[in-house]
Amino acid sequence: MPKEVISSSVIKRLPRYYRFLGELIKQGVTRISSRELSEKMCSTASQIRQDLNCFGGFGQQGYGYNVLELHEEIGKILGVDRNYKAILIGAGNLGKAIALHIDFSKRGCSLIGIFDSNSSIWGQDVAGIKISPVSELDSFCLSEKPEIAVLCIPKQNAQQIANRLVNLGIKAFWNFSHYDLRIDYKEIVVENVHLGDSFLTLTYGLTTLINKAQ
Amino acid sequence: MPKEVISSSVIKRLPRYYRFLGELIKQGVTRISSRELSEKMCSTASQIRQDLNCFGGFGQQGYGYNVLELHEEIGKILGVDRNYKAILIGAGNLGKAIALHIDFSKRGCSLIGIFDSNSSIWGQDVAGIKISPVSELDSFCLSEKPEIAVLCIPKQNAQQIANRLVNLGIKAFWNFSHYDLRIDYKEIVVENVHLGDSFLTLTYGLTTLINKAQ
DNA sequence: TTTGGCATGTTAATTTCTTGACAATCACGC
DNA sequence: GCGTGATTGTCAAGAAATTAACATGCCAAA
Repeated sequence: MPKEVISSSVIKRLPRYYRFLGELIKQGVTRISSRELSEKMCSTASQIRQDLNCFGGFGQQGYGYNVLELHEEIGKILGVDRNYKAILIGAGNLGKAIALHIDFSKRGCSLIGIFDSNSSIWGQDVAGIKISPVSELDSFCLSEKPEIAVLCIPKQNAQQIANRLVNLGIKAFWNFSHYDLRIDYKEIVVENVHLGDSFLTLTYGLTTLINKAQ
Repeated sequence: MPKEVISSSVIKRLPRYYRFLGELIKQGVTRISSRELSEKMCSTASQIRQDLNCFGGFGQQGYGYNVLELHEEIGKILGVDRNYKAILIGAGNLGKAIALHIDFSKRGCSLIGIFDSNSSIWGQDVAGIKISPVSELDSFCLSEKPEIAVLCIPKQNAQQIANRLVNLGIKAFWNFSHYDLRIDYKEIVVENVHLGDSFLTLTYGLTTLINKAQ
């Protein structure tokens, strides 16, 4: 019985299920129970069953879950069977690393364009794509119609570029600029990634650890 | 009245408070109420007060919070006044980008060593540091005693390198390898960063958006 | 084909997190 | 100085998320 609204707690766990199931397939595992999976993932069987049942009954009583089938079902939920088109803005160190490091094709997406304002890197090849000037964004988007933009630009420019991209039809932002994007339109998805914040949660943990030890 | 145990929900919000307060300082703002801050952060005043009071009463009734003072207090909690030493393992695209992109010094940390197993890049300079062979890890750690390791290595090697680093005195892992580290020791902190998972939550949102529109 | 046991789906209980409310207290203007 | 208005710290209520419990139904073995 699929739910109407899925909580963000559940959604944030889905990619991890997907990842672990992918590993299990590689290992040749064909079936798994919620209890077994929970042990591998340091989770609880109850939570796994609860999470999956938000989307439908993928398991069978007395048997468990078919790994291959469940992997595919979660993939569909996440959209890896789609063929989205993404562009990347800002081909500095981080932008290049993202372009080279993330396997977009495994995640239902093709990276089809890379843009930067720095003329000295125009024409450079990154992940098989030539870096283009930002001035070409408009014509490119109008002809290619990408849905996703990856922002790897300084925070000062982020909001302005984002607004421009919304007008060019971008529906989803993967935002690495050190700035929390504010999109007023409801039909736009934003995922802010703050690596600096992540590092600070680590130093918090380390600091607490050291304080406790003393 | 500081709490004994801080929930992870609160901890994950701290770096964001720290970031926004830093921006306010730049803008010359000297005082702010929980209500004003909540509006800027798309949060609630109640949550901000509740969060801060886990660590102590930093505000004043009828006045609000002193921005400079609060920023510094949260900084102390996060450990940015410490002087941790970090090493980075794996100087591929992502490793280099992290080394160049993250301002460790602003976060209570110095990056003091970069290691890779690929001999063709040994000696290369990244962020003012020469890439060293992984074989030198042991002697380096024994003499320099870094506390933090940034892992940007393939998942096959992650667990093995991590175990080795634990024995060399590493207390905290910032892990970018596509693998959830399992550290058995209690006194080790791990922050797993899964960029691929983050991207999939974005495509989930986009997919849901498109499904709804139809 | 039948039976026993196992694992799901689902509901209920518990715990955790968030939001609301308000008394206590401080700043600031007069 | 004094009183008013503002804002905190804190407690209580409400909402959400997690965990536990269990009846139902399916697999697999005999």
